[in-house]
Amino acid sequence: MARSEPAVDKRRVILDAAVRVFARQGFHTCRVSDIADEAGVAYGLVYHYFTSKDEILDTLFLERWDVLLHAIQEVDGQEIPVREKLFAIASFIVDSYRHDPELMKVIIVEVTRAANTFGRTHLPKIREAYDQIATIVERAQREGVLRSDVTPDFAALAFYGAVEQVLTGWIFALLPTGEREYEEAKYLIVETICGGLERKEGQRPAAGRAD
Amino acid sequence: MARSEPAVDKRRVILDAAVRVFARQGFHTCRVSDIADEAGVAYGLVYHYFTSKDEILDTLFLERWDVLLHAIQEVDGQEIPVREKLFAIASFIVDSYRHDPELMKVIIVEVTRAANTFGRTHLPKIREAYDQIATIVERAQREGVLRSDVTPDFAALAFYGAVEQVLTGWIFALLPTGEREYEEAKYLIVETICGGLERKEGQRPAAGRAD
Amino acid sequence: MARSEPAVDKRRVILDAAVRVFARQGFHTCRVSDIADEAGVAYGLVYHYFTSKDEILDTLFLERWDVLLHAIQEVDGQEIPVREKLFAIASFIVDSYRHDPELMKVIIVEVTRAANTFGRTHLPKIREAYDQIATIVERAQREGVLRSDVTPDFAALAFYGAVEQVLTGWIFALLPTGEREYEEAKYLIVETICGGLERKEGQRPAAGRAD
Amino acid sequence: MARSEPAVDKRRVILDAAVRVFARQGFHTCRVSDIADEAGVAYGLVYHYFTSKDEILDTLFLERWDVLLHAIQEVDGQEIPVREKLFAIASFIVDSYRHDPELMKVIIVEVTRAANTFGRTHLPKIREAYDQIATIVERAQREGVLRSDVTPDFAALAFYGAVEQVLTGWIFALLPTGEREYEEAKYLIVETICGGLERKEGQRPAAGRAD
DNA sequence: CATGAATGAGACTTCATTCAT
DNA sequence: TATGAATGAAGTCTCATTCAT
Repeated sequence: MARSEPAVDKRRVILDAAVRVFARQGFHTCRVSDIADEAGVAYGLVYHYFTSKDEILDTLFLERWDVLLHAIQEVDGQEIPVREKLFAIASFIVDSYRHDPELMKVIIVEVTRAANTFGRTHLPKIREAYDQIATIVERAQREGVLRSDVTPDFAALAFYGAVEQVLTGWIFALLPTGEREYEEAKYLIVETICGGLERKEGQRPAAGRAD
Repeated sequence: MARSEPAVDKRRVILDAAVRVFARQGFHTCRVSDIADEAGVAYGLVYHYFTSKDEILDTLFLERWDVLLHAIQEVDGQEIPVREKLFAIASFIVDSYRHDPELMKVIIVEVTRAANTFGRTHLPKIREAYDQIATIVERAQREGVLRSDVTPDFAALAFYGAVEQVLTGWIFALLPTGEREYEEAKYLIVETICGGLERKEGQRPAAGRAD
Repeated sequence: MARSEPAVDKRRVILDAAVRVFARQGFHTCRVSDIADEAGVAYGLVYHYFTSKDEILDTLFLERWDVLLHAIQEVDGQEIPVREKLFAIASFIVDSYRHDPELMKVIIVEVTRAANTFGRTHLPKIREAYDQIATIVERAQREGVLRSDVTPDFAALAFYGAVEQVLTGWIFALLPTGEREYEEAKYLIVETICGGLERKEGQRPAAGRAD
Repeated sequence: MARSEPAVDKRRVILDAAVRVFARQGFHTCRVSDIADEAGVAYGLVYHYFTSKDEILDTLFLERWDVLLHAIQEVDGQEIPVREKLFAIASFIVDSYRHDPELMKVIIVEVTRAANTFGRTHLPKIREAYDQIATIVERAQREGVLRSDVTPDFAALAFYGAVEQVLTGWIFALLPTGEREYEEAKYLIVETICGGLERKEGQRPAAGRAD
């Protein structure tokens, strides 16, 4: 019987501890020793599994972002209307936050929005997501479903900007959180970006959504 | 003639130098001595005018953000359609970037997007802008011009998120810059947020804008 | 008529302010600007009258210490018993404290007891006082009034040590202060050093003093 | 054999080096790097064992002062005349100086006499010594051995003042040092404080002491 | 005399990373 | 793997002093 698998994967323990510490204290404010303490391992062991403090955050980001990229890709492969695609993407991100708000806080606050530090490092990776969304938009434009005077790149930026801003709002308590709010947000993001804020003729003044 | 005004306002010289240094190296990466060197003043003089490196960035942000808040307020006071109000606000921010991209880079990248450090500190001030925009949205909803199923807070977030993301795109060269692009962006932001990405019936497939 | 005498002697104003600031914050903790502020004069004026922060304290010490040296000298010139001489010296110091506790706090705490900084600088001057007291002791020993197995130097040190410790006790609230306590202290210092703590035969168990 | 104990206790090495550096240069004048250099360790190791430069001095003082307090306590527990108790205490302090003059210089000059800095911090601890001595005096007064018109607090202050002044005299070369002088001092301190400077009837003019 | 802006050396402390065991 | 002691570079802030007006 294999004895090679340790009872606990210390590397994983350290990564999970890092999420909590980064979320609580912020990447720059916390020390490597804080992570080791939180993980309950010796100082030096962190450097056994990771070459630097940066690499820990990089690892956390890449792990999660790849899941996101795959999710978008999978959504894009489906034969559904563009509105449903964008709804699925918004849903995935919102549900990620609902499921593990600490991890998403770290991804958003310490990487995605930290434009000048990790954001810069991972710009190509972040851009992949933009590009995938832009591709979705572009195809819908060619199909005549989306208007063509808004460039796909711009549309992707606006969509992602809205999603990121909403998550930031939750993280910093500018927006109320809760199951109802998460579901509402998915709908509102898509409605705003696809339908626009303006009331259309024939639209009911306070149109409810059809769940 | 009054001789009371000094030939050069060293405080201003330091602030302007700080903008260049922060934009070039980033707030955390630069040293106070870099600012002093760039300003051509002695190290200690920085601390004669400011109590800390943080206070320099705070000052730059507050100076500029107050101008923005006043601009939004002034826009809100005018008797024009909501779409024009949002266009005016987007224009103001885009023009701010066109006029002084280094300063706006610092405001956006080092403060607004630095969610966990300065962003947190200035959250109340940043929120004022959100709230003013939300108020504009709310009024338009009551007038029946904007749909009411998107909450004003959410709409403000989406609008500001789009603007911020576009500026970030320029700053990090994800989007092309230039006079034409700046003007285009103002239009696209408003079109996307107000009109929505979806092509409406009767809308030309690739509707140009009427300048 | 002479116009040479200014309405206020700024130099004196600065010195008096320095006493209050040194007493309140301590020499090392206070800044030159604190002294200027307390004196109500411009920063630079302090350096017009004094070459350094040190010189201010030096001046305060030397002014006061010379008064003490003259007082001891004058006491020594009188034809009175040694016990009365020491009582007069103790009285002079205690009364100095009563009259201007802030100044004496500065002299004692910042100079006399600051053995490694100003104390070292002014050791020769401080030693003059020891020597004068030693001379008084020596003469009394030759007259057979004081015992000769205690060297004059040692006796002077013990006497001055007791005085300094009592003042330190008042300054740091280890001993109660007040008119009664000041008078009592003069008596107790002399009684302890001259008479000794031991109860002598024929002495009443709780001998009061004859005022 | 246990290998758990390191060959050299670096913490101790740093403390011992600090004594030499503090004694040589003074606490305020020396830099942390001087201590590290003297100890032959890296700069940062000092901060591995101590949170600040202050804490090093605090540690040195408290280590030594606790030894003194225990010594006094032990002396007080013995069934010997008060004069012998005070002699034992003076002996302990004088022998401490003889054994490790650098350490005692640091304790006296940088802490005990630094009334406004460390002295203030450790006043409660210093006071414990005063109080223990005062207790010894008080008991002797009740037994009728010491006069009662000098309060125990005052007597303790005078005794400790004499001891401290003598050590200060040695430290600053106001008094000659040497084996003979150290022994002499123990005797003189007690003679002066207990017996008083005045020649008693029947006392030989230049009474030697019976060793 | 008077002002206060300008200078710049100096020192503490932090903490990521390395390494011997 | 695991430990945590050891390393040392880096940067902020202080403040006495100078100087131009």
